[in-house]
Parts: sequence; C-alpha cells; structure tokens
Amino acid sequence: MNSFGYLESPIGRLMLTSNGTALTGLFMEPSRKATQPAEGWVEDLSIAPLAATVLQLREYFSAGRREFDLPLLFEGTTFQRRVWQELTEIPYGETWSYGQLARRIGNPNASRAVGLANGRNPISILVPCHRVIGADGSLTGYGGGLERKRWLLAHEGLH
Amino acid sequence: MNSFGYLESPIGRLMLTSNGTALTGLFMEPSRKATQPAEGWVEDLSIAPLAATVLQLREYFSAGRREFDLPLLFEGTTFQRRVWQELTEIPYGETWSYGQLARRIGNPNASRAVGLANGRNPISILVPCHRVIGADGSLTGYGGGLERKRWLLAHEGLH
DNA sequence: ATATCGAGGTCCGAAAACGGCGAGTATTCG
DNA sequence: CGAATACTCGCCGTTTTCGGACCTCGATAT
Repeated sequence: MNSFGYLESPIGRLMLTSNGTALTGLFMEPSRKATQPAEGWVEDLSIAPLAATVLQLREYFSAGRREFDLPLLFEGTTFQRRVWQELTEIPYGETWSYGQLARRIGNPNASRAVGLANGRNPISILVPCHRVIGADGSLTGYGGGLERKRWLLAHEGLH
Repeated sequence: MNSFGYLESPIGRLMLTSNGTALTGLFMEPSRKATQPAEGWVEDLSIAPLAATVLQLREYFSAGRREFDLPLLFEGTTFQRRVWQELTEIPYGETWSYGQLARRIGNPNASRAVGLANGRNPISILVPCHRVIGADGSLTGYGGGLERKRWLLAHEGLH
C-alpha cells in the first residue's frame, strides 16, 4: 500500500511517499518532479515510516539534528543506487565534489554521470545531494533550485 | 490483491492467476512463460474468479463443457487484446487459420502478427488459441507444445 | 572568467530483427 | 501429368539494438 503526505518546512512544502515499510521519496514542492501522487495512493502520514520521517525532519530543521535513522528504499538503476548510497556517507556540514563522489564509487571518470544520478535523487535532504558541489566550489545545480541548496548548506553551517 | 493457484489436468499442471476480480492468466506448466508467481502474490484458489475457473475447467476436461462464462482481463497491447477478444469467437470444435483471424479483425495482411499475438495469449484454453492453425491445415505451433495443441483439438473432436 | 574537450550513464527515437503466416513459383516424385 | 514439398518474398506488430543527444563535471588552455 503506497501512502504519501505533506509537511511544511522552512524551504517550502515537502511531499513524502512510502511503500508502507520504507520511505521511497521526499520531494520539494515546486519542482518539475512527480510531486503528484500516483493513482491509487493514499494520503496518510500516520504510517510508521512517514510519521518517523516527519519527526526527524522537524528536528533537523528546528533542533539541529545532524543524522537520520530511517528505512529508505532506493528505486533506480544499479548505478543510481550506488551513488545514492554513497551520498548518505557525506557527513553533516561537509561537502564533496562530484569527482570525489565518482572516485568513491570506483568510477573515477563518471563525475558527470554522478551529477545526473544526483539530480534523480528521489529522497532529497535525507540523501544529501545538496552536499555535492563543483570541484571549484561553485554550487552548480540543484533539483529544488539553487536557492534551497544554499539555504540547506548555510543551515548546516557552511559558507 | 493478486492471487494464483494450480490445477491438475489431463495435459499437465495448470497455473491460474487473478487480480482478485477477474482471471488474468492460465499457463501450462513446462512452458518458458512466467509460470513463477510474482513477488507479493498469494496462493489462494478460493477467491471467486479462480474457484469458478477451476469448476468450469474440470467440466471442460471431463464432462464435455463447450463454452466458458468467466470474467477475463486481457493485459496487453491494443492489437493483442483485439486478437484475443476475437479468439473467443471461435466455436468449440472448429478451427480458423491465422489469415482468417487477421481478416476478422480488419487487418487482412497481419496474419503473421496475429501468430505472434496468438503466442502471447496469457489465458490458454479459455481463449482458444489452439483453434488456430495454418492455412494448409498444419498445426504450425503452440506455446504449450504441439503435443498439447493436438490433444486439445482431438478432445474437441477434431482430426 | 571563458572556451574546449573528454568522460560515463541514461533517455529517446529510428532501424533492424524476429516470429505459431500465406500466396505464388519451382521441384520432386510417383 | 498431377499432387505433394520446398523456396521465396511480402506482410505486420513487437522486441531488441544502436546511435545520438543530453547533463547538477573536471582538467586544461586562453
């Protein structure tokens, strides 16, 4: 049973989705991603994975929570899952470059592909794709808009 | 809720599948088709569509039932559904050629494509693809093996 | 700063291959 | 001479393959 729900946050409304046992998505509102719930989905924030996510996100935004402990389910290609998995290794308040990430997953030259996979990250914030920036320190891009990327990094004490 | 179950028959074990309200598949055992139930499926022959199918199949095999009255759900392309729908019009104990069938659905030259769609028929026996043979009377082919095609036609009093 | 080029995964559309055929010609055999 | 086979070729929806284009980069050269 697929469920979803919304949560207000300092960077706008967030949409959460779950397959019932794990979190499958966390999208920012005005993005061209699929923020529309699919057919047959049920709006219900009370199920365990979503309720826990709401709790921890609130703590992240207001109480300085630095890490998350939630069941995540990555739906994507092998390469994408490897990238997303590795993203969760980036510590709070730290940034890596796309190239660094590429080397970490064993494809030293795949930095551009990493950028692509980064952009397809279905679980923003929790999978901190916002902590990846250009090798020269520029922000380069962000699915939810550079404004939010800047906000998140600042919130984590950077820049 | 997807359910499935097995039924022994004179031509071997049959696998039945249902989406809960209609029959979605009837496969013969040693065929390279997906006779493996997919993840999340439940083995349960007692639900209405499957129970009714079992009943009517038993009558077909042992008591000479000539027609079926069951809720079928065709999952396929537009063309395939048109072919499968038309297949159900072939009377018991009769055979059509692939070309005849092609003409019936309005694509006189699509006899070969009809053969393809025929081979993809997900609901064997009930959708009597075994009643389609070559224009010269040869059996040509059958997903469950020519042996079974011959058996079924003989069972319906042919040859 | 800006331009250039090379890198790798993914998406998309085009093209080709693939069959449970059929009709029309050859060939082969009594 | 027929009447079976064998071969050829066109038919058509589907599947697979293939080639570019695209992109949240990075290193190098102006």
